[in-house]
Amino acid sequence: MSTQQRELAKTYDPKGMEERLYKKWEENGYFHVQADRSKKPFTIVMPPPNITGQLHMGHALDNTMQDILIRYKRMQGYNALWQPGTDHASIATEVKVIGALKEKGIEKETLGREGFLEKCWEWRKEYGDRIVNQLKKMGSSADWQRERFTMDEGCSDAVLEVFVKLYEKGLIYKGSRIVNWCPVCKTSISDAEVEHEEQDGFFWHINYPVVGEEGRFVEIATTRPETLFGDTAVAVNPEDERYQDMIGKMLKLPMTDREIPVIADSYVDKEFGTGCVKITPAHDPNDFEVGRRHGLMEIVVIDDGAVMNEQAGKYAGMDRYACRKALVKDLEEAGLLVKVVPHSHNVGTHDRCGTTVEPMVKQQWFVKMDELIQPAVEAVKNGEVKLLPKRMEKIYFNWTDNIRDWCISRQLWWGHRIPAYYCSECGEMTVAKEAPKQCPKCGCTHLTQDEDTLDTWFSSALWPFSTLGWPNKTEDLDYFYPNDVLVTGYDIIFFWVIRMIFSGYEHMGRKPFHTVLFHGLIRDSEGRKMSKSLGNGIDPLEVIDKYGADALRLTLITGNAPGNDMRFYWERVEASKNFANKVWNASRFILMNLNGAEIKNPLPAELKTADKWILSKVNTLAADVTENMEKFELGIAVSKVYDFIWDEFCDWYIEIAKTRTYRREEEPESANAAFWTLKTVLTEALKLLHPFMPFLTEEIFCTLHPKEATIMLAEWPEYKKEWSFAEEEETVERCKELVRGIRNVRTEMGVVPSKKAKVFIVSEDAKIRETFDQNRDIYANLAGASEIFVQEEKTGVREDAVSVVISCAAVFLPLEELVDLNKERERLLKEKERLVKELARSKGMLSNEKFLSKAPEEKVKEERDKLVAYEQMMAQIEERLAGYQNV
RNA sequence: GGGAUCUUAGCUCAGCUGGGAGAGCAUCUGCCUUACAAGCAGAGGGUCAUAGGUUCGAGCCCUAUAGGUCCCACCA
Repeated sequence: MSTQQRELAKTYDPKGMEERLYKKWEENGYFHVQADRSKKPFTIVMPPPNITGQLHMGHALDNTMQDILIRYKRMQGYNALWQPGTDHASIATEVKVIGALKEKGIEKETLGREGFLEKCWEWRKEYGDRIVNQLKKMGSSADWQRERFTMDEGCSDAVLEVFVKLYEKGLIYKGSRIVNWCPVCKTSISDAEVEHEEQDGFFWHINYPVVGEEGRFVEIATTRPETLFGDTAVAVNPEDERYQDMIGKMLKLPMTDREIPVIADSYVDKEFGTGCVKITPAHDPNDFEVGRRHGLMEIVVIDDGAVMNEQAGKYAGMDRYACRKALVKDLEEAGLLVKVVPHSHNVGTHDRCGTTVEPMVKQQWFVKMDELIQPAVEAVKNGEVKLLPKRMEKIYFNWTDNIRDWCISRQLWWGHRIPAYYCSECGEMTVAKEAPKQCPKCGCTHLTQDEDTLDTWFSSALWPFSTLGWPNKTEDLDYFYPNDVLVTGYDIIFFWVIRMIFSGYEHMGRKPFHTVLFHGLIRDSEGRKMSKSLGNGIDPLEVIDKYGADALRLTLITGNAPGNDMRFYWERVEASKNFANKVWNASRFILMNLNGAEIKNPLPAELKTADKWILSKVNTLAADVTENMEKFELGIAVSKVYDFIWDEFCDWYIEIAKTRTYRREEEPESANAAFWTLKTVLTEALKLLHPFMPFLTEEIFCTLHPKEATIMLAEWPEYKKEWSFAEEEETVERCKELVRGIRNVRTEMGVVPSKKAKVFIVSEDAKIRETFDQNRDIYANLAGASEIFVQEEKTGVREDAVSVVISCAAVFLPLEELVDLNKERERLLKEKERLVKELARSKGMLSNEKFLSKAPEEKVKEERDKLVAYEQMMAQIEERLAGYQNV
C-alpha cells in the first residue's frame, strides 16, 4: 500500500464539507439505480412531502431512517432504490395559494378555475423544489433522477385508471350521504381528516308541544339547538314505557309552522338524557341513518358557509352560532326552554384549519370499503405485511374493523379532477379516462366534467407503483415492485398506510411492501408537539447549520425505540457532534502517525495480542450491527458503533498501540502491525458508521484510502471467522482490569498519576503469570508502571505497598510517597463490603437445589466460576486487612 | 365508552427472546499526558410507580391500583 499522504483538517467542520461531498455523490450518480436482473433489488418509496412544506423535524427523522436503510442495503450489494417525489397536497396547497392571492386582493373565484390552477402550478414551480433541496442537506441518497410528483402525467394517469376501474367494479359510487363539511375550506373532508376534541358546551332542554293536547310536551335535549329547523321527527326507544302513547303523535316544531311525528327507533338510548331525541337527518350522521330508515325528509338548514338558510325562517342569514344564541333566547321567552345543563362533548374539527365540522347531506363520491379492505386486513393478520412496532397492528385493525366508506370528492380545484362527465341534454353520466365526444345515451355533444377533485390521498395511495410506471407494464415496475420497507410516522397510518396496502392488493394483486417501520413524533424539550402556533418548532436546517447533518442524524436516531416519540434537546445534538469530533480526531491522529509509512499486510504471527483483540471486537461489532439493522433496531445498532469507537478503539486500542507506532525504527514489524490494525479497524468502523453519519465517514474514508472513490459503495463488513480471537480477548480484558484497578487505586490514594510506580503481579497460576509477563506492552504504559514484576510469591513486596484487587491475581504498588494507611484500610473495607454481598448472592444461588436442577447448565457454571473469583479476591483482601491490623 | 403506551440515576431516555441495573447530559475529584479540554482518568447517585402472582430466578411475563401521554368512538 503506498501512501500519497493526505491529511484531515485540524478541526472538524461539517459545513463546507457536507455540501462538497453531497455534490460529489450526486454528480457521480451514486444514488441512481436501474433495473438489473443480476442484482437483488431493495426499494423504499419516500413518503412524498407536500409542496407547501418546509423541512421539519418529522421529515428529518423520516428521511434519516430511510437513508440509513438504503445506504446499508446499498453497501450490502443490493440494487437499492430510494424513490423520491412530492405531493400536490390538494387542500393544503389550495389554502396557501388562496392566502397568497388574498394578500394581493385577488379572490379565487374571480380568477376562475383555469386561472387559479395556473397560480397553483406557479406555486409548485416556486416551492416544489424547496423541500427537496432541504432533504438533500440531510444527506438523503434518494434517486433524484426518478423524482415524481403526484400530479405529473404518469401519476395522474394512474389515478384515472384506478378511478374508472373501481367505478366499473361498482366500488366507487356517487351518492347523497352525510359528509363532514368544513365551512371555511368549503369542501367535504373524509372521516380521517376530522379531529375530535372535547369541548365544554351545554345541553339545551326544549319542550316540543304535542299537537292537539294543550299543555303537553315532549322534552328533548340537544347540544345544537340551531339544527331544530331541520328536525323531521322526534324519536323514542320502542321499549320505553314512558312514551308508548306518544309514538305516532305529532309535535309542533317550535318557532316554525311545521309538525313532526314521534317515531320509535331502537337507536335511542332510554337511559340517556330525556329519552327523546330530535331527529335532524340532514345534519347529523345518526339522525341521517334514522331518517333513511323511516323515510324522513332531509332538510338542509345550514349553507356551505355555516350560515342559516331560508329554512331557518327569521334566522336566515345568521351564522350558526349567532342563530343558536338568538333562538335559545326566543325559546326561553316562549317558555319552551326547560333548562340549560353544562355538558362537555366531542366536537369534530377539520385537522387543517380547526374549524368545527358541520355534518351535511351532500352529493359526493365514495369508495366502498368493505370488500377492498379485506386483503389488507388479511395481509397484516398473516404477516405478509409486518407493522413495526407490532402494537401498530392494533391501531390498524381498530380502523379496518370499523371502516366506513371513503369520501373521495373534494370541492376544490387543485387536484385530480373526477373523470365523470354529464350530458347537458339528458343528464346521463359517463365515467371514462378521457372525455367522451358525445353522450352515449342521447348523442348530445355537450358534456361537462364533474367539478370536484379527488382527495389528495387518493393519488398517494398508489405511490408505491404509480412511481414505477403503472399502469404501464414497465421493467422498473416488474423489478422494483413490491417495495421492501415503508418508513413513516404513525400519525398517517389511516390516511396513507392502509390505503396503500389495499390499493397494492387491488391493483397490483400484491402487497406494496413487506414491512412498515413506524417512527414517532419529535417533540420539544417539554414534550409538546412542535407546531407553528406554539412557535416551539426547531428548524432542522438551523441544527444542520450549527452542528452538521451528521450530528443531527445521530441525534435523531440514538436512544429511541422504534415508534416512540422523542424530545429534542440541543445538548443531545452537541453530544452527537462531540462524537463526530472524536471520530475525526482519532482518524486524524492515525493519519498523522502513519505519515508516509508504507503499510504491509502483516503476517499472522506479527499481529500482537492487542491487535487480535481489537480485530475480534470489530468483527463481533459487525455481526451485532448487522443483526440489529435487520431487526430495524437502528438506535441500538448505532449506539454499538458509538461505544466501540469511543470506548474500545479510542480509549483502549489507540492508547495501547500508540507507543508501538512511535517505535517504527526500533521495531518495524510491531509498528507495521499496529498501523495495519489501526487502519483496518478504523476502516471497518467507518463502514459500519457510514449509513448513520455519511458525510464524516466519507471524508475520512477517502482521505485514508486515496485511491477509493467513495465509502458509499464499499462492502458492508461481515463477520469473518479468521478475525475471531477468543483467547486474545480474554487476555486484553484481564489487562484492562489490571489497568483500571491500578488507576483506581492511584486516584483513591491521591497519587499523582504522572508518577510512575513499580508494579508487582503475584499469582500462583503459571498461565496467568505468562499472560501478564508477555503482554506488558498492553498495560505497562496505561498503568503508569516503571517496572513490572510478575512472580509466584510475594517476595520483595514492601509491607506498605498498596494492593489492587483484581479477579485473577494479587497486585501491589509500592508507592514512593507516604501512604495513608487508614485511607488504604477504608478502601479495602469498602471493597470487602461489596464482595461480601456478592459472595452471599452467589453462595445463595449455588446452594439452592432448585437453581442447580432447573437452571441451564451454563448459567450454573458461570455462577461457579464467579464464586471462585470472588473467593480469591476475598482471601486477598482479608490478608491485606489482617496485615494492617498488625501495623 | 374502547384501546394503546409510559412510569428505570438530578434531567432525557436505552435496556431486543426473564439470569449480577446502562448511556448521554448534569454533579464531585484529579489531569492542558505531543488525536481530541468538544478531551482524558476516577467517583458519587437507582427497594426499575404501587400491591399481589407465575418462576430456581422478574426492570422484563400475568393481574389489580395510581398517575401521565396518545389514538379511536354516532350517546343526542
